Amino acid sequence: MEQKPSVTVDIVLFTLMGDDLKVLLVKRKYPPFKDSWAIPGGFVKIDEQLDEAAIRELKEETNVSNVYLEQLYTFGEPKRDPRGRVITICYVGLVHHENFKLKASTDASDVSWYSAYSLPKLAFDHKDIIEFALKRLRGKIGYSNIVLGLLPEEFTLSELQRAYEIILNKQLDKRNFRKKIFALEIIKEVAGKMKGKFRPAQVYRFVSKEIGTFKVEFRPNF
Amino acid sequence: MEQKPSVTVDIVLFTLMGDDLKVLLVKRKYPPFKDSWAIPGGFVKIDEQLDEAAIRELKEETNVSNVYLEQLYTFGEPKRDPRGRVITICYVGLVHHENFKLKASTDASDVSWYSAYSLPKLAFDHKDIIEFALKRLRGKIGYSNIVLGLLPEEFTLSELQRAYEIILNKQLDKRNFRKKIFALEIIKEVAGKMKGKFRPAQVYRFVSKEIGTFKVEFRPNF
DNA sequence: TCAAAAGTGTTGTGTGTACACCCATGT
DNA sequence: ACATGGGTGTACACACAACACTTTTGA
Repeated sequence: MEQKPSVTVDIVLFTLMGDDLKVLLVKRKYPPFKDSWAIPGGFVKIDEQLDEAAIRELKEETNVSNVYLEQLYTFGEPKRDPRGRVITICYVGLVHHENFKLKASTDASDVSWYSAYSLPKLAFDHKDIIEFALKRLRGKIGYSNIVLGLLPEEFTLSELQRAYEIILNKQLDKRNFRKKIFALEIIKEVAGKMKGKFRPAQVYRFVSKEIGTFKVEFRPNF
Repeated sequence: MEQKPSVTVDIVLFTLMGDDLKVLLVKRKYPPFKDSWAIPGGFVKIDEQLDEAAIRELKEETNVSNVYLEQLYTFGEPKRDPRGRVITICYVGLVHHENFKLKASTDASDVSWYSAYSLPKLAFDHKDIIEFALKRLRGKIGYSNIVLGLLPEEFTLSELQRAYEIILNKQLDKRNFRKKIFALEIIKEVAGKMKGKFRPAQVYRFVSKEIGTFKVEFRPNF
């Protein structure tokens, strides 16, 4: 029997904070790449579903739970890990930055959110992986309600639009944005206004709590 | 050190034959699923790129080479293989059904093309994998020149349209189809006419030999 | 001359895009 | 009263969808 590769899962977890798209990184406590930042992940157990492994690793390494996850791509370059052959099945995750407190595990000396638009030096091929994940997110935003993973249950149209703008890194026209979103019928008004310093805004929710693709294409070129 | 899963690659290879979309299957010579049909694939070697493994397995098991391949998805259900934990990284492949001769390897008692629209009973979770692959193909046909993997270098517009129709399983309007294809500027006329029994047809080629996505969306609802 | 596939335009409908002003509130 | 973000409509250009007849060839 020939030798087997090791198999890991790694997770690119996005969230929105302020006007920025953030990625969750952990600081490695042990070699290789000791003290470098990396995306969270770890070995798949022998009897564990791949997505369960991703959920478990996220929880263990960073204390983050309750996340939308989807499989991204499998990276298997023979030399991507100096310790030997490691094939990694990568996931994209989305959360509304919220209730949980980040907490570094025993494997990590630190955990933190970093801007997806200005990343530190990263371990392994993790930079490529994050770029791949960002492409996926940008792609799917155009034909699915995937943003719901990044927003709270209730939100205003301006918040929704800001989410699109941050992810696409592009300004959108307010009137056209609203017209399209309504035409897609993916959100609905709920009673109540969001109060801020200025005029209160109508509150909305997604019609569905599940992430799925539209029947109708939506490519915002506003 | 905990026990490691095994890692395989499997390939869903499509081709067009007559008016049908075909998938390449091999008949298993050994248990588990002895005498069932399955998609070609096998174990990844310890120092081998994933896509090289896919190319190698295709060649070894079926004698098919010179194929467009892209990674599809990784299936890792702990019980998907009765022998133990096997994680499989699946690929979609496209070929123009052409020069090579199918040839069963030592592991397979037979190799054959089957209609993607009426498959036999398949080993493991291979039915799910093929359905997944077909969805990918249908999706990508709308925003990439991926059909070029299924066609010869030179072809007529009717052949191109038939390829779309077979994959989408839907009739398209000839005039609208031509208008859109020309607008996309992905094919160019070449000198020469294709002669058949009837009126000869203009011959075309793809502008690019590489598969890539359009700048412009193309969703044929003709 | 007939059978079969190749080739060709127009019109109505809907969607994308550009663009500017008034409204409601808290300070 | 003013600063700030919330909220609204219209016109033009372009893409999509529906639709039928003529042309070219081999047999």
